[in-house]
Amino acid sequence: MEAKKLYITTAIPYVNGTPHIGNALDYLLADIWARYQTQNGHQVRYQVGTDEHGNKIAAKAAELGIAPQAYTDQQYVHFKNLMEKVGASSTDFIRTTDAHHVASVQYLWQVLQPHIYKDIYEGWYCIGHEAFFTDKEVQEMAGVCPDHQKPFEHVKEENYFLRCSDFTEQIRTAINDGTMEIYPDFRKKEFLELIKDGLADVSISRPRKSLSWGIPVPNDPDQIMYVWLDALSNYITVLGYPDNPDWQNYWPADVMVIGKDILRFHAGIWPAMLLGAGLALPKKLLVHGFINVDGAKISKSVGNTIDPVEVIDNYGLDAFRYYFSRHVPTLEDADFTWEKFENAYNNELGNDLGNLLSRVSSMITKYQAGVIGESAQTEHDMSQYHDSMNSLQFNRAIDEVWNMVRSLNQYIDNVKPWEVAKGIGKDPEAEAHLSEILAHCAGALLQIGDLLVPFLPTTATAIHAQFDSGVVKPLDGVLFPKKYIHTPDPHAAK
RNA sequence: CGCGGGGUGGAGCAGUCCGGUCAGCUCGUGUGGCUCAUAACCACAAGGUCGCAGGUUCAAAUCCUGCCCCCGCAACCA
Repeated sequence: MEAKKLYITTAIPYVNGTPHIGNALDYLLADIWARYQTQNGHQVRYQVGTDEHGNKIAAKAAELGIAPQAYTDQQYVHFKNLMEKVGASSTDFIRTTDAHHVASVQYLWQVLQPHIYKDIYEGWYCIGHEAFFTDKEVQEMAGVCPDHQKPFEHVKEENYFLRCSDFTEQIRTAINDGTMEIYPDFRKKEFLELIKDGLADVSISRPRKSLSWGIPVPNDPDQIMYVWLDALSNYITVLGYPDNPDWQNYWPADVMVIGKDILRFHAGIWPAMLLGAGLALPKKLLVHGFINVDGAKISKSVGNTIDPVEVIDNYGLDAFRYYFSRHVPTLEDADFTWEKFENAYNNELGNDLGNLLSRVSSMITKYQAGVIGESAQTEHDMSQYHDSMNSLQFNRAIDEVWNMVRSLNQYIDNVKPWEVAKGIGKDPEAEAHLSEILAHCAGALLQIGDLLVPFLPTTATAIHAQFDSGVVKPLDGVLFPKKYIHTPDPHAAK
């Protein structure tokens, strides 16, 4: 297969806050794809980063009595830690305060000049949202933002606007003909519906007096760029745009991973920016859903947040990756409960896979002094797995791996190696037969290990280490030991 | 009539495009088997008016009509 240069991106979180499970999901999905493509011999660039400009950052920094940059310097680390924690094999990390990014965005602005115009913006502004609201909305809320408990300010100011409306037709066509695919299909429909009256022009700057912490507009010292232009550009500036020509090897992105809440920006404003700058559109937008906890939306005020770090520290990295790749459907919303999580951990990882590895290792050790015999390699049909991976339905792909795990457990019970072992010494063919059976088991586990590389890298390595050399080492403990932190231990003494 | 998704055994889902081979899968529950293994694994069983009501058809979870309910978006708490 020809090695291709591929590029996958994740949304960059706003550093005003702590990382949450949704960020972790972004990194995980992108990572699964990146590892899968790398395994298939492609060269992958995988971008992550942090969004660090805006009034909320400035306000928070002022509250703490430090400079905005000092504040983001201490905040971005939390996100970087999370990426490492979930095992993200990212190749590029960007902060929107990076000098290169700042300069590149200013360059991009100039390229976009023909599609930028200045206009008066008049409306109601909420500092908490960093957004404008219509007269009607403000009336309904009686002039006070319910989320932030602050009155809306009436503002009349000069802003620069990006003429997204120039590109409505091109974008619609690209979405419809698959030049820029939106996965899943229902999100595509949702978005097309949203823009049926055309894309609205968007404000892309604000006067410095209203927005101090951001990238200055070139040639207009009084204006600062508004968040989206700054943040969205990261996907190309991180590649080196415009000065490092290598960016052209990786743009357009093959997959952009985003949450359903930001589809409109990534399918509307961002493509308009790209088209305006004469750049290609990304090939696919992978839109994932949200994670609910105990059936309810995650909310800090309700206090039902799930800390990905806690999950990983208690159960291990692969347990985390397993649950969020298999039990969280890639394209839809999902529910997390500790009970579901722990059941999946104990039953599926422990009993199905971990125990399978134990029983096979044990038999090879016990019956053959650890030596794995020769076996005709029977290739399991993997088309379902690969189809699912290619259509970005990772949960279905890993389901397929579990079908193999189950089949292998069934196989062992059918052929009963322990019975065959009893025949050694009596039946002249027993030894060869047993060797063949166990070699088949080891081979199947190795194959399972290969398929798990994108999902459970640690486990895949462990399986490989166990069988790869042809000699099984005595097991050093077990994979996925039982844990009963959130569910009752069924074997506990009464 | 704003837009979208969904309602299938106790739970979570597949199947719906192309009607029959469909009522399926995983978990849970029960019974049995086995002993290589993490009190695991394997087999079998119980359990469903496929949201409701009409219609089309020899035949509907699947197609048509109407209705009810849940969720999401619109409305950057992700």
